Amino acid sequence: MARPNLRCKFQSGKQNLMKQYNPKLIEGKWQKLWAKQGIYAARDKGKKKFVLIEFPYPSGEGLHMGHLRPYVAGDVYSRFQRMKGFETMYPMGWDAFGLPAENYALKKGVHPSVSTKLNIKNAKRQVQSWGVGFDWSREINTTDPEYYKWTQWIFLQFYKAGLAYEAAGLINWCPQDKTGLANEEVIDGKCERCGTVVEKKELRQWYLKITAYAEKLLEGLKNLPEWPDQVKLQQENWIGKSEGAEIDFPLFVIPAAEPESSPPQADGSRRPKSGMTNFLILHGYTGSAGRNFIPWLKTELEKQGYKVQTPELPNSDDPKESEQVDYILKKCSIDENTIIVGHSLGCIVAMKALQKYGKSVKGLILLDAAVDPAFSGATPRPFHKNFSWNFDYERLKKYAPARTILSDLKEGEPRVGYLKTLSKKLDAQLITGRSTENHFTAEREPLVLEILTPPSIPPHQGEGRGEGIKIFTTRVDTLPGATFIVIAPEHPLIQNFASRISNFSEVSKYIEEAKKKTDIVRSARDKEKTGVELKGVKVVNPVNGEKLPIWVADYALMDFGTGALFGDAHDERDQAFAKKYKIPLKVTLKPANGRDDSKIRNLEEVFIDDGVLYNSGEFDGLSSEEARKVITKWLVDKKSGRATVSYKLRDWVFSRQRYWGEPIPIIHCPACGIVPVPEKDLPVRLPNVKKYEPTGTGESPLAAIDKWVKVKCPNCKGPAKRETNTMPQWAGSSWYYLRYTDPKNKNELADDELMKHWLPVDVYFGGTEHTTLHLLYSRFWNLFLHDQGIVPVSEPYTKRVPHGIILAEDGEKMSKSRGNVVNPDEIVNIYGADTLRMYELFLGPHGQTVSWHSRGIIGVRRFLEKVWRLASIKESSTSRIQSDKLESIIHKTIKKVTDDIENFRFNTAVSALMILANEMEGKQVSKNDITRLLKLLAPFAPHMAEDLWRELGNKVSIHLAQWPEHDPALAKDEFVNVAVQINGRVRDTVRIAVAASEAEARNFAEASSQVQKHLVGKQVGKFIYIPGKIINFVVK
RNA sequence: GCCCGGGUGGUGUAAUGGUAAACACGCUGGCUUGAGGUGCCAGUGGGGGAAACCCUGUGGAGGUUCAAGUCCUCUCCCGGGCACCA
Repeated sequence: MARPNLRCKFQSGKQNLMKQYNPKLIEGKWQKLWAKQGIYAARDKGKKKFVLIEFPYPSGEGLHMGHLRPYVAGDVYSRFQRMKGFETMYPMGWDAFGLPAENYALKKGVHPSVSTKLNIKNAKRQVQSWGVGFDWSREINTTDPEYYKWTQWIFLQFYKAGLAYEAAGLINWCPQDKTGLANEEVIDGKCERCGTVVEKKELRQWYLKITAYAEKLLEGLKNLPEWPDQVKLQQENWIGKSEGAEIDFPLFVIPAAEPESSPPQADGSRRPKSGMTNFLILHGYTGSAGRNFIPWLKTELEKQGYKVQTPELPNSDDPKESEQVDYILKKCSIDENTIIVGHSLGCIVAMKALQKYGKSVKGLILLDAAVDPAFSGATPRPFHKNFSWNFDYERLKKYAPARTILSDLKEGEPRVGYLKTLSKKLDAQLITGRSTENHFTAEREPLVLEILTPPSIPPHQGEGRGEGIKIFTTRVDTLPGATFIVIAPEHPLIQNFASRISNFSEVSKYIEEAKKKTDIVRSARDKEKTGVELKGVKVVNPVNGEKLPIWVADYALMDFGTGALFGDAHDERDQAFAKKYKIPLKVTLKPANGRDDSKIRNLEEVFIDDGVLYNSGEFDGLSSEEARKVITKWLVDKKSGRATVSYKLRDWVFSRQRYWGEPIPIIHCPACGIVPVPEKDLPVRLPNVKKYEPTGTGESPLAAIDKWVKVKCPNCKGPAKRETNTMPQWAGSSWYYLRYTDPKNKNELADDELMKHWLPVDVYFGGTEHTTLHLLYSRFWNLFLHDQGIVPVSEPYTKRVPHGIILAEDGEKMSKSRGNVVNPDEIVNIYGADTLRMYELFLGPHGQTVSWHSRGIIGVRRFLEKVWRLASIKESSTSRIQSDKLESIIHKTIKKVTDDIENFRFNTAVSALMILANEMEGKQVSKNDITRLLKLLAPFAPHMAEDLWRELGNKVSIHLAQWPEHDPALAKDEFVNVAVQINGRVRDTVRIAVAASEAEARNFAEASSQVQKHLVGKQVGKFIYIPGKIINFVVK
C-alpha cells in the first residue's frame, strides 16, 4: 500500500484540501460560538457532575501557569464527563476581597473596587482564550453585595450558635500588612501573604470557634475515601489530636509558719516565727480597722497561721499624710517578709510609708487606690489637700518586689483609668474583679483573700481542695517518674500566687524577657532551654505524694494543653532541662526487649519509647501501654485526673484591620453590648471611600468613617457603633461552591432542592497550599451549615485532586523578581491555546511539581499539525482496506484515554493520542477513524477538534457529541510478542497467540535458534509460562 | 526530631512483579527541497564488537522470587508538611 504523497496533494491546487493549521484563525471563532450558544451552561436536571476548581483572586498581574494547570485539568475532565452523558457543571467566579487585591490597589493608587473590576475583565479574557469551558451563567463574585450578604448571613448563624465570639488576646500581627492573622496564615513564623516576620499584638478580635469542630473535622476525613491520603494526613496533623490525661497536681505552699526544714511545735500549733510572711493592712479615709472586710480578712489570715497587723490610723476623718505615715513606722513592725496591703487612701499611706521605711519588704498590694486629684475626671475630696501624689516609683519597685493592684470594675472611669496608669508606673500586676459591694466595702471579700493567700493544699494524695496545677500529658505511664513541673511564663498561677513566691522578682524578670522574644526565637530548635524555679511553692505528684519543684520555662507553651507539663527522664527536652539546672531525674522505664539499659539508667541515653515500668511503686512491671490505662483509671478513681484530648488547632482569628473585606455585621451598643445586625438589614455594605490605607493601630480604616460607624442600636434605638473590622480573605471562599448551585437567589444562600441536586462537589481540583487553609475552613463552614440544617451534605467535596506547582525553566518558582515568569498569553500567541493546553498536561503527572521547558512544546504542536493533516485527507476516506491492526489500536486508545482521564493521568492520555496519530499516519484512514480520533482529542484540544469535526459536516458541537466506546474484544491482541528468557535473561521474542497452551508456547520458544544456543548442554529444571507475558526456562 | 512524597537516558518522563526507557524534546546520519524550514526514514543508557551478538544498567547495600524500577530490611540524597505539641 503506497503512502499518499502529501506534498502532491498540497500542490494539486485543490482548494481547502490542505489549509495550513493556524490556531489564530480557528480558536477565537469557536470560543465566540460556544459562548453564544451557551454549550457549557449546566441544566439543573439529569445525571450530574459538579466539577470545581479553586476560583482565583483577580490579581493585577493576570492569571499565570499556576492557574492554567488546574483549569485545563478540570476542563478536560468536565468536557469528558459531558460527552459521557453527564449534565456537567464547571463554574467559575472571583474571590476578589482580601489583602492581595487591596495591596495591589494601594500600589497603583486605584480604588480596589475599580482595579478589581479591571483585573476580573482581564482574567476572564485569559481563561476564555485558553478555551476553558466554564459555565459563565453561574459566575459569582465575592465582592458583590448580593453575594457577601450571604457571607454575612452565615457569620450571623455562627454568632447565634455561639461559635463567633469576640475576645481580647495576643494574636499574630503582620506589621507589613498591618492586620491580624489566623494561625493558618502564619507559615514558618511569617505572613503567608508578604513573608514579613509576624509579631504578637494584644488586640480585640473576632474568632470563629473552629475548635468546637476539631473532632468532626477529623472524623469527617474518614468518610472521604477519594481524597489523597497526603491531604487527609496534613489536615489531621494540623488538627493535631493527642489523647492523654489531664492530671491535677495539688499545690503545696510551703507553710510560712513552718519552713520545711523546721519541725512542728510540740503542741502542734503553728506559732508565728520570724521568716514567715506577715501582713500589714491599712484602712482608708473615714475607715477603721474594725470596719468592712478588714476584721474578716484578719481572722481568715490568722486561721492560716499568718501574723496580721491592722492598725487604727489616727484622724481617719481628716487624715494627714505625715501623721499617718509616722504612726505606722513607729507603731507597726515591718520586716522583709511583710506584705503591705492598702485599701483606698490606705494605699497612698502604704506607698508613702514604704518610701520612708527605705528597706525591702515582701510585697505591696493596693486595693482600689484613691485617685490622684490631678488625674482627669477625678472629683476633689477633702483629704486631697493633705496628701501629695508624688511617688518615687523606682524606689517603690526596688523595695517591693511583688506589686499587685486590685481594681473594681464597678468603679467609674477615672478610678479605673488611674489604676491602669499607676500599675504601669509601678510595673504592677493589675487584677480587675468585682467585689460583692462597691469599692471593697463588703463584710467579706473573697477575692482579696484569694489574692493575699493563694490556697494552701495539704500534701495528701488527692485530698486537696481540687485546686492546683492541671497538667496534660500523653505519657501517663511516665507519671511516677515525674521529678519537676514546668509551667509557661504566661501561666496564671504565677500571678495568682505572687505573694507566695519568695523569688518573685527573679521570676518576673524571666517572664518579661520571655515576652520580648518572638515566636521564632522562642521556638528555635537548638536554643538552650532556660527557666527559673518558683521558690516557696511545690506541687504534689498524685500517684506517689512526692513534692515536686515548679519551674517556669518558655519551652512550656501556654497555647498547648494546659500550659504546664511534668518533667521526667523519658523525654529529651525534660532531661536536657533537668541536667542544665541539676534537677534530679528518676528513670522509671526500661526497654521491653531486654536490651542493656545501663546507659538509660545512667542517663547517658534518653529512652523515650514505650517500655516496662519500674521504680514506679504499685505500677511496676506494667508495659507503657497498660500503664497508661491503669494509671489513668487510678487517677479517675482518686478524682485526681481524667482522660482528655488535646488539639493543636486554634480558634480562627476572624477579623482583619483592613478595608477591602466583608464588614462584620455586628453593632456595639453601650447599653445592650454586642448586637447582631438584623438579617433584614443585610448586607452591611462596604462604604465607598477615598482613603482606605491600613492604619496600623489595630483599628480598621472603617473606624474613621463616622457616617458609616454611627448607627442606631437595633435593640434599644440608642446611639451605637458598627463593628469596623472586616472578614479575612477566606470568608467568601468558604461557601462559594454552594452559591454556584443557585447563584442568583435573592432569598436564601441557595435553594434547598438545587443544593440537594448538585451537592456534593464530585471533583475538586486545587493546590496543596490550601490544605490547611481554604480546604479546612470550607469543610468547617459546610459541617456547621449542615448541622444547622441549611446544607444537605456534611462533606462538601467527594474527591480532591491536588496538582503540583509549575516551576520556571530554571527549576525555581516563577516570580517577577527572578524574571523567569512564563506568560501563558505569550504561549497562546505563538503556538495556540490547544498546544499550550496539551503541552502543559504532557509535562508530567498532574500531581507532580514540574518545570516548564519551552523546548519541548514544539512536539505537541507537531502532533496537532499531524492530526490536522490526517483529518484533511478526504478522498482516501471513502474506501479503506480494513486494517485489523489499526482498528485494534483505536480501541486500545479509547480504553487508555478513557481510563487515564478518569484517573487524572493526563500526560499518558496525551501520549496515547500521539501513538494513535503516529499509527494512522501513512495508513488509509476512514472518516469513522478520524471521527473517533477527534472525539478523543476534543477534551484536550477543543478548538481543533471542533474545527475538524465541523469540516466533516457535523452541525452540532463535538463537545456535545457522545464519547466513543471501546470494544473489549478488539482492544485486546490475539497475537503478541512474548519474551523468552533463560534464567531470567531475555534471549529472544516469539510471536504467539495469547491463547496458546503451555506446550505450544514451549514448542515455539524451543524452535528459536537463539534459545537453542543457550539451552545447549543445560538441564531445564523449571518452565515458566505466563500467557501473553513471559516464557522462562530455568536451567542448570 | 516526627510524618508524608520522590530519586529511572543529555532533558521532561513511561512501565497490573513479566522484553526498562513507551511518548516527546534534543542530538547524529539520510531522504525530500533551489535554499531555509516543515515533513519523512534510521539511530541514540553505558561498555565491548566489523557484525551477529555479549556484558552491564532504574541513588547505595542486602534480601524475597523462576523473574524486582516495582515487594521487604537498612542506608544516602532531594522535595513537602508539622515542629520545644508535653
